[in-house]
Formats: sequence, structure tokens, C-alpha cells
Amino acid sequence: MESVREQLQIFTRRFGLLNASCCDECCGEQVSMAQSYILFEVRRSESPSMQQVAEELGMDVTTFSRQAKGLEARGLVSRRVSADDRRVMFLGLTDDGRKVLEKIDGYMAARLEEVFGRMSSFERETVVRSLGLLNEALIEASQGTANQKGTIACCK
Amino acid sequence: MESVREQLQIFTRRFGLLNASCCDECCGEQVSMAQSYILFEVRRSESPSMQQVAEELGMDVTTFSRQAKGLEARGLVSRRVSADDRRVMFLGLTDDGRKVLEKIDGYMAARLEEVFGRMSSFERETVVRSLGLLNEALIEASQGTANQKGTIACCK
DNA sequence: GTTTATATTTGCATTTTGCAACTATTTTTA
DNA sequence: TAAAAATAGTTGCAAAATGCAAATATAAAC
Repeated sequence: MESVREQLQIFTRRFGLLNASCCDECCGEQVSMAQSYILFEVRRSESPSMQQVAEELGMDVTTFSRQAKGLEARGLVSRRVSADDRRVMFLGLTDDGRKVLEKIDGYMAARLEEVFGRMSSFERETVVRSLGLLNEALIEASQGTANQKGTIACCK
Repeated sequence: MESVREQLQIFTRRFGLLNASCCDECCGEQVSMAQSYILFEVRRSESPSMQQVAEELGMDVTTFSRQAKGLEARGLVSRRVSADDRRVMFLGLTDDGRKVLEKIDGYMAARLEEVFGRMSSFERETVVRSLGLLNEALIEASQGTANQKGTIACCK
């Protein structure tokens, strides 16, 4: 199991670097890694609240608050107060935000093409399926043990 | 291909959170994420130089220099000047450093057990093999295109 | 033997971070 | 229903992390 840990560790670190390089190559210093995570997550959820995103990203709410404000100031993210509960704010992407994210997507897609292009189609399928398995198992592990504290807490 | 990107993005983010939680649960605020990366990488390479580690981690050398100094001050990392070239410093783990890293390993292993325990042995094997494929492809992609700048730069 | 290149460190200014405390709103409860 | 407790979000502040430019020390090149 230790080698798995090593593989995971190395892979995620390298993927992170890839990601970071895409962030600044595509949008000229405009978007930090954390910010791209936020944009990504806002798009993925349907108009999530501040809390929701902060929690999903494992980011302190206060830090998140500032980041969100920054993204709003740059016109990449919109915020509106919930009608049901005026304490909560829903986040959304502006057109510009969507555009920036699509640029990052483009860069990432190109890099991933280089990576996956080195695999056979069988290997590619295996890898894709594995990622799905990993994500599911991670979610299950974090939900299934929600009552026993101290265990996995990484998603949702 | 876009869904792959999404899977990768989400997985690496979550794995990062898992990792972070292990860092501070195990060693009481002592070790930051970046520092655990450094310890991990120093162990993995055989007495690497400062440059080597900094580059592998995609960290600015100056930032790295300070982090390394911090780890040395805490007695987790040792540094010795190379005999061949007195400009370079080789890094190594102290016994304490090794111990801290092993503690993190232990936490991670337990969490990963929870995750992988939810898979069949066939699934597990598939996942492990996939991670190997991914890492190899990533290295190849970053080396194979070393001459064409602007492409993947994440490893070694 | 002087110039150039390399490995590492420091100065400094900027940014990021997280805790504690605050505001505004909702929910609980007595 | 009025007061207390809980929740979502924001700000103050101090600590940490970051990165560029410049410095040091050593090695390689010419």
C-alpha cells in the first residue's frame, strides 16, 4: 500500500504543477491556483453558497471570503443574496469568468492530450475508469465514516 | 477528454486535503503541507541538492531555501556541503525527520485503507496500475518535449 | 587570470493565511 | 413572542509564505 501512497503523492503534486503552469500561461498572472479552483468549483456546482465552496475546497471561510471578493472585483464571479435566507450569498460565473475558465480548460486539455496521447486506447480507458473509482471511493469513505470523527474529511 | 480533466482536478484537490489533514493531525501543527512535500521528496531522492528538490517541487529556490532552513532548525532535515562542489548542499533526513514522515505515512496509509477497502481487489489493481501509467506518461510528456518550450514542465 | 556561470542565501515588499471578533439574519426555546 | 443561540458572511490583525532583485561564494570557461 505504501507504493500506492507514493504514486498518488507524486502524481497529485505533478498534476498540481501542470495546473499551476496552465493558470499563469493562459491568463497572464491574473489567476492564481486557488482562484482557478474556485472558478472551477463554482462552475461545477449550481450557484453554490460561499460556505459550500469554501468547505468543498477545504479553505478557511475568511480566506475564501476575501478570494471571492477579489474575483468579484475582477468581474469573474458574481454574487447575489439568497431570497430565502438573506445571510447566504450565491456565487456564479460571469461571462468573463467563464471565458477565463475555458482558457484554462483549453490549456489543460492540450497538456493532457500530450500525456494521454502516449497511452494506448486501452490504457486510456483503464486510467479514466480508475479515476472514477478513486473519486467514488473517496466520497464514500468520507461520507460513510462521517459519524466517526477523525477520519477522512475531504469532500462535500 | 474534458471529463478526464474534471476527474483529475477533483481527485487531486481531494487528495491534497486528505494529505493536509494527515499533516496536521499527526504532528501537531508542526509540519505544513509544503514541508511534508519536502520531507517526502528528500527521502525519495538519494541525498538531493537544494536545487534538485526545489525544481522537482516547482518551488522558487529562494522560498525553498527558507523552508529548508526552517526544517533544519527544527531538526528534521540535515544539510551538508558537497565535497566535489562546495556550492551545493546535499539534503538528508534526520532521525526525527524520518520519524515525522513515518507518522504521516501511517496516517495516510490508514486513510487510504479506508478508500481502497471499498474496492474489489480487481479494482484496486486496476487503479494502482493506472497511477503508474499516469506517472510514466507525465514524465515522458515532460521530457519528450523538453526542447519545445511552453509545454509540460512538472517533473524532474 | 579574468570573465562568466552556477548554487545558495538575504533584503524587501507583496500576498496569503487563519484566528478572533464583529454584523446581520435566522432559528430555537422557554 | 421576546430573549438566547446558531448561522453566513465580513473585517482587524499579526504571522507566514512568496518571489524578485541583489549579494556571496565557488567553479568552469576563455
